[in-house]
Amino acid sequence: MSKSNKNTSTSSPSDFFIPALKDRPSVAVDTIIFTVDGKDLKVLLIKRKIEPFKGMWAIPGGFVRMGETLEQAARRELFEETNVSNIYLEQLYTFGDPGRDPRAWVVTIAYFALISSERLEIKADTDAEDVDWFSMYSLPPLAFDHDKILKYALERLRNKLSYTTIGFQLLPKKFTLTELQKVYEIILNKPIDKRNFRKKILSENMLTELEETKMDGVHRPARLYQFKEA
Amino acid sequence: MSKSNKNTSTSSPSDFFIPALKDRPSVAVDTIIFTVDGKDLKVLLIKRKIEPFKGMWAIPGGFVRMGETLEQAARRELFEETNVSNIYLEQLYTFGDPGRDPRAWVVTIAYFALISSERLEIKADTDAEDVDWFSMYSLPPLAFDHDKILKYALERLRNKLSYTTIGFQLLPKKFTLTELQKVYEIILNKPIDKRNFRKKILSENMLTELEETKMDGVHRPARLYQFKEA
DNA sequence: TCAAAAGTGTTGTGTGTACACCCATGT
DNA sequence: ACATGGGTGTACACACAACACTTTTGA
Repeated sequence: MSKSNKNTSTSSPSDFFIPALKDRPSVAVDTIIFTVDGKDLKVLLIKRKIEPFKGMWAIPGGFVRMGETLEQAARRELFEETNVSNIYLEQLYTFGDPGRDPRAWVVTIAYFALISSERLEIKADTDAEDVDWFSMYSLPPLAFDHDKILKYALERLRNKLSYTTIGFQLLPKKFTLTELQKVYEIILNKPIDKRNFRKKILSENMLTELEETKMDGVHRPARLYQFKEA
Repeated sequence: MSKSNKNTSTSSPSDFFIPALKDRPSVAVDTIIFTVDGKDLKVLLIKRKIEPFKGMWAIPGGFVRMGETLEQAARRELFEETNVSNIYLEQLYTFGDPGRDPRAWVVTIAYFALISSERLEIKADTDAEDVDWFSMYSLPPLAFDHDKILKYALERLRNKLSYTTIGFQLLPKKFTLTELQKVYEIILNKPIDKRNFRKKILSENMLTELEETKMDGVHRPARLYQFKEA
């Protein structure tokens, strides 16, 4: 084993010559925007006003413009939808099957974003009929292959939750351990033992315990925590 | 929180109108082809015969053709390089920064493939000066952003090794536990305890113990195993 | 004093890690 | 009989899971 027996490799036309303009796909980014609103994991969708899939709901997205990176394109779209910048964003997967968009050949790089509902509420209003939040656990009929994309995004979110600290991205700067636990329970869709959860989270040493507490009912106030930077 | 205050979303031009032909990137797939040859983790690279980066080594790849899926394009390129089909292949990440290819705007979906050196040796010959295997631990200067891509691929390979069964993809159908252990050691680049490794692998119940043994030296023959299907 | 959520420890079980010797073979 | 790699078990540390009661507050 040391060399290939095909010299079609670098010398193949596909490697040398950039495809003719007419043979190029359009390249889009779609961003799955997740938030947790206290009881539910929600995703932002947009109602399509034109064919194909007119009237169905779709993941927000748009075409990448010349001169921008894929992530910049995703952040631009994200800002257009939510008016919020500086959001957790990560590339998910690229979908490019021919025929996934009946109009044309479109390759979509899917990203997913996590945003705290607190940051959203400031900006949200009601003048757009065509944009709404849906529970991940009861989705409307979706355009294109967007059901597949959302399913994949949820899977990735659940996996990452268990071995990273992205959960904090869905909460305000200061939060209680119960709030954090609820985020985990909502995303994983199962109850978690309170003592074990606290033990584990605190043992990771990722949180700063604050002096402040939060009082939101007729009961003992809850200690506030903050995510440790760097 | 319930609706966005921007209606630039679906009604924005970027969502409705497919970009003009001249504003579309070319879309390529690059495939990192890994193999383990007994002592080393190797990757297949191609020497560039033209500018840019003439004379430097690059990950094999090519442009996606109309009508094929991204994975089909990757498998086609893979077959052109190795003459082998039916290989483990998984999408890695998409790289699309403007300027990563100085000629033009090229968005590349990177895949990575695992192939057993046994399958390769059958096909390999020496007539192509421009294709060769390199140790991941001593790479030549690479074209484009290919060093970044390879680094990312190695990271992914190492992670996947610990929570999936992809290691078997790098071995022949029948293999000894020592051979499997060497694959792990080479990829993770650290020694592994023999007894612990065997205990763990066998406890996963993924292997069928065969009656056959393998004799390749002046010592006790090694039992052969096979990966359990489905 | 009551309701409601915050907060707190111990025990068992399973998993990862460290470590050393005998076995089967060909020469 | 010896050199070479194949093959095996036990003890400790640590992580995860199950489980119930006391504390603080406002009404």
